[in-house]
Amino acid sequence: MGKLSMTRDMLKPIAIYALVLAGGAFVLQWLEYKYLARAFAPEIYIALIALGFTALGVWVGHRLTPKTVAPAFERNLAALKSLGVTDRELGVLELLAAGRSNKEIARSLEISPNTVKTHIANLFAKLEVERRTQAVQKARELSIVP
Amino acid sequence: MGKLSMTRDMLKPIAIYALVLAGGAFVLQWLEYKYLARAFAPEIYIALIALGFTALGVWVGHRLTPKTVAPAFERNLAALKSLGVTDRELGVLELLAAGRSNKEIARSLEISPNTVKTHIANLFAKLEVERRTQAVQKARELSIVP
DNA sequence: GGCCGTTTCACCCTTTCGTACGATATCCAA
DNA sequence: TTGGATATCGTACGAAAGGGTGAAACGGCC
Repeated sequence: MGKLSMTRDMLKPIAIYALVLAGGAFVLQWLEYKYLARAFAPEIYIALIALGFTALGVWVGHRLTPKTVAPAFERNLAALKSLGVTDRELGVLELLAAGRSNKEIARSLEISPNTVKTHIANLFAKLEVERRTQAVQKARELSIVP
Repeated sequence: MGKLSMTRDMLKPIAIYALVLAGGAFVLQWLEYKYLARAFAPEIYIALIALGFTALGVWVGHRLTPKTVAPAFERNLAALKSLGVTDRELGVLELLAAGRSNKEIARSLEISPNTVKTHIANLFAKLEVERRTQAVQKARELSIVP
């Protein structure tokens, strides 16, 4: 359910829209009532008012809806499992995607650089790539890393 | 200006909402008219109708606004300029971000691998990085590449 | 003409990366 | 207890990548 979640910076435009609509409401109502009240039955007239302001509201609601949805990265655990990527390899992959060198990754994880190379080689095989830049790209596509 | 751009898959929900609102309009109008018409002046009554349906419209408009905005990558030309990244360097950067090797980039652009290395070295200096994975990361942050 | 930015290329050297082996240790389930 | 998955580390070698420097060619601009 897409709730109308209010944020502080939405209040100002809302107030502006509210004022515009309130003002417009009275003007339209008073002016058009004079001409339409006699031409249509009250039910028809009110229905027109309702539809008109509904349309206006749709537009306003559309404008108020934030365009940029929060990133909200969710790791694709299914992909990880189907590829057979282990926890340790995932840890290496994250540092890899962060632009770290093998030596830095080794220091971070407190393991030998040789072990890092082993993990990365296994990752390459599982991701079906042969370069670390490609590995990062593919991992991103698969939502394994942000 | 955020236009209410219509897409084919928005038409069905719109039709549903329209029917709901139209039906609700007549019911509400007929029922409440009986009770409120005598309690308030017509102007007040109509204003209430207008405000109520505006609120309803706002909610509908909010619901109709697509949550997931299209990717719509827009290159940050300002960043490119402020960093002094040239057109050629940008071309190299794109292939770099695609996971290509220097040799592949050279073939794609029909230039010498040495030239590619020069461009990449210049890119590293301008992006203030020292590894291609970091360059890709930074370029992405700056919206230079998707 | 002379200057500047851009693009191109070359050479040398060091470091990093990637690959291909093998090896050991642990843990857990069959 | 045997086997498989995982994690660890090693060696060795070739391939990329990266750093430093220099330079030629081109076009635009003053």
